[in-house]
Amino acid sequence: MAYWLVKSEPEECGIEDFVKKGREPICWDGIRNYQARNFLRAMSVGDAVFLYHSSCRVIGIAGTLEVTRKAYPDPLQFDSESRYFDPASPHDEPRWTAIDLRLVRSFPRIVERSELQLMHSFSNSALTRRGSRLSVMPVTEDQWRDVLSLVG
DNA sequence: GCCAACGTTGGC
DNA sequence: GCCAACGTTGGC
Repeated sequence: MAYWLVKSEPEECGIEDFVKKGREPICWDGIRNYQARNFLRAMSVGDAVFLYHSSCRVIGIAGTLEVTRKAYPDPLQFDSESRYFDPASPHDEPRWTAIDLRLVRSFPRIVERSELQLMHSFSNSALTRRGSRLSVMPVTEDQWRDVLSLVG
């Protein structure tokens, strides 16, 4: 089992959306960056995922999710009505990937970015590095444990 | 709202 | 294939 982190704006799809769904999965689509896509493709069913809230008032990790379906073609790339439509994506070899995620745990509080920045395990991380825009990334066991230790 | 950091695009 | 221009992400 591997550990990952995905970023999202909470108004777009945040921890509350997962809470509302209960144990039902949500399709994680709209990723349009090759490095992030490649990480999606490396995920396996059962992998554990931090949900990180970005571009909002309280920035940080809001809870944990679980991969319930491995990489499949992102349907939005073929939807001409979608902002994620990609007319250049070949139907026989779709460029963009989605996965399904469901809620495991909503933390009692957000583990804030300022706290992550103080952790040794997050120094040099693509998450805390200034200017980094990667929205899907692997998480080390140390990072996983350090975050969980703050929320019990 | 500002702007740094990147990724992508397109002219050459 | 280079690189300037441009657009977007996302913290501050």
